[in-house]
Amino acid sequence: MARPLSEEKRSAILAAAAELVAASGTGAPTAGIAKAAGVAEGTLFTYFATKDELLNQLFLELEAELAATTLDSFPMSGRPRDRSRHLWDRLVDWSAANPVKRKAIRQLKESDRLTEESRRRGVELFREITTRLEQDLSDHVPKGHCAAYIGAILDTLVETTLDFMARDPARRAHYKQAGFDIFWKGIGR
Amino acid sequence: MARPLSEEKRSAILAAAAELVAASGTGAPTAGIAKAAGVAEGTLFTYFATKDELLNQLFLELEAELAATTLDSFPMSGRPRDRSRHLWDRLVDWSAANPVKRKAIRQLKESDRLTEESRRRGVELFREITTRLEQDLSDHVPKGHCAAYIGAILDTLVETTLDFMARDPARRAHYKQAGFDIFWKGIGR
Amino acid sequence: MARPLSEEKRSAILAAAAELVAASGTGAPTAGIAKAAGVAEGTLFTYFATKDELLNQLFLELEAELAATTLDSFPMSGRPRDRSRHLWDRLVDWSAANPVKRKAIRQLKESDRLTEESRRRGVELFREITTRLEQDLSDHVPKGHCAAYIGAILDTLVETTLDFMARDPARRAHYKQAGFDIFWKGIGR
Amino acid sequence: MARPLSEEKRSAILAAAAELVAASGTGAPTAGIAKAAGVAEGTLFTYFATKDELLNQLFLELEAELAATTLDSFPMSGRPRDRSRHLWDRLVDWSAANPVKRKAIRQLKESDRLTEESRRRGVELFREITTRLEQDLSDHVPKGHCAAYIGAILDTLVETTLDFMARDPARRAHYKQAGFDIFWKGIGR
DNA sequence: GATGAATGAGAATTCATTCAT
DNA sequence: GATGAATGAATTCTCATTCAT
Repeated sequence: MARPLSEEKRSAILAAAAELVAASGTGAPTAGIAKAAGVAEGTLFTYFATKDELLNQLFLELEAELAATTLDSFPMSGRPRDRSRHLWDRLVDWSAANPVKRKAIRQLKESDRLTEESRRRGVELFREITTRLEQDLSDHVPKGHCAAYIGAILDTLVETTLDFMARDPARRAHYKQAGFDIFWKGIGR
Repeated sequence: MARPLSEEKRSAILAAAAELVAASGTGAPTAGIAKAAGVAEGTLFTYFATKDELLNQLFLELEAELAATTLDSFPMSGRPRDRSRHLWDRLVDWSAANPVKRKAIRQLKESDRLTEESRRRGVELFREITTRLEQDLSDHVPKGHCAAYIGAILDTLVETTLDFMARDPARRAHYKQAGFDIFWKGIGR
Repeated sequence: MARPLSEEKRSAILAAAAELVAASGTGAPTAGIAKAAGVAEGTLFTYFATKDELLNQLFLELEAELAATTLDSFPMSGRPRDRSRHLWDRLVDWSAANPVKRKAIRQLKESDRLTEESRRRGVELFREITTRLEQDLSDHVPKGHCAAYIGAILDTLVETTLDFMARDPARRAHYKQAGFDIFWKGIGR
Repeated sequence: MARPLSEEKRSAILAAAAELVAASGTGAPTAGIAKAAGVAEGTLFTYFATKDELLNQLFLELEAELAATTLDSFPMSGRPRDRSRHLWDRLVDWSAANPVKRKAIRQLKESDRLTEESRRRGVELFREITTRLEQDLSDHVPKGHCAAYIGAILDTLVETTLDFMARDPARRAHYKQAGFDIFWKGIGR
């Protein structure tokens, strides 16, 4: 291998893909992505064999980034409510700070271009957190609620909250607090 | 009139569109929709001038059906909780009974092919319900929560609940009850 | 035959066809022609079996009208110059009064949808005039010029003259006179 | 650069377009043009973004070629009649040698697919000649004839003359001479 | 005879992917 | 490895013509 693949170009392509997928969905043309990334059309395919591979890797990359952010200084010990709150804050803050990435993840999840494998690995990235929450929930929530359900609700409430924060920026802090309260009160006994 | 536009064909096209849009998003080819509807490619365009018109009408048709179902025997008087519960049950039941339509609505909302006008009219269809709920909420929920936010949360919780009902059909009744409890407790004072 | 074909409808279709062909060429859709004529799409085809037949008949109809106008009070006797002048005046006047028809004829002649037969019959309609002019020319023009060539030049000079009359309406009379002078002087000995 | 746009292919596409437009007008399908040019359907669109762009460029290319031919060894000094004759000869010779191109130009001019810009630039290509002729005409032709009118007549007489040369090849030389004589005599005082 | 819905063969254009340079 | 021209299948939409009413 005379010249190694450039990590820089790979990143540029993924960043451009996030941008365009967020804006126009998974139908965004590879030619446009390449152009936005500042590389040639063909180059995209030396980094990602097919468009589907690009989309799946983009999804995993974004999920990984979100998981890392969430895990960072995650309070493994401490009160369950604080743990949930930490999770909530990280999700909301990251999404608010990275609206394009958030939209891209959503578009990708809604599309039919993610493999089962990718979805599975996406879930896997949050395993550690999920496991810890499951333990918390056994105390806080009523019997019979599985952690996955609660996790999904957390996620969906974040989404909704973000929509309203975007719509009404003056009351961002209010929504952030209110959303969490609804979550915590809702899932409590 | 030589032959009136057949309501049957129109419905077949809309049904086929719902099916394909649910499965593959708004990128589903018109040729495929026509074929699934059992009509010629060109016929689709005598019923809907453009693909966008088809998609927007499909959206409104589905929203109208959902709104009608929800409004049917809606308890305008009675306890606020019962009203919310009625709404919840209708949304969950209809969505569970019409998974394709539910998915189609979601895909359409996520796409950029709906006009502002269509979105506005979609909201309008639920006006009566929304208005009544707003009054209820003024008693039940803490100050500062707008009805739109609460409504969106209801919607999103229905979605999440349906996902889990679909995944784990044996516990459908459980999820239906649990979901509502989380909602009602969450938004309460 | 319960109901005879209505001459009125036939004329309406031809008039509409002239209008649309003048405006957009022979590519004008039959549906548009039917609509402009105030008849149903299908009706057009009970009057003209195919679009080509419509176009060819339109051509012949227009040529016939022009020929009739030209022949009307054509001075079979008298000075050659006056005969040419009569012809010139009729052509220019009719074309100026019927710009749509003039444009339609031109579009049709330029297209490849006229049959040889139609073109032949178009020429035939002017036979009488042509024959008379041939005799005149034998005196006025130099040896070796065939009448067809002179006729074509007359036609083409009319076209060009009309273009300039349309472009500069204030000097219409000037162009009408000048055009003929050029013709007559040009073809003279 | 990976592979430069091939001037050869561009020319092949333009040549094929001239051929098909001459034969069937501007309605000639791009697929047919591509095939005739020996390239894939899609390739045509890497050279010309749209069909309209192809047609406009074809027009300008043909006009430029004709202008260049006409200008070549144009006698800027010398007798007015010789200048007109030079122009006449060049137009007739080029058109006779390139009947397809001549027909294509005509079809394009008659169509509504040329932009105003293209028409303007087409005229511009002959500016030098036009200007010189205007000076000549001020001596030769009667007062009141604008150069544009005379130029248009020259053009139209060329067309007509060519038609007859094509119809009757044995007398080509005769028509070439006769046509010019008619022009010169016609426009003279 | 009149109507206009139904048809399906194109039409222009897009796009993921390949491959010559 | 990087480039971007080349490819042709797929896409949305049009239109002459047919035919049920």
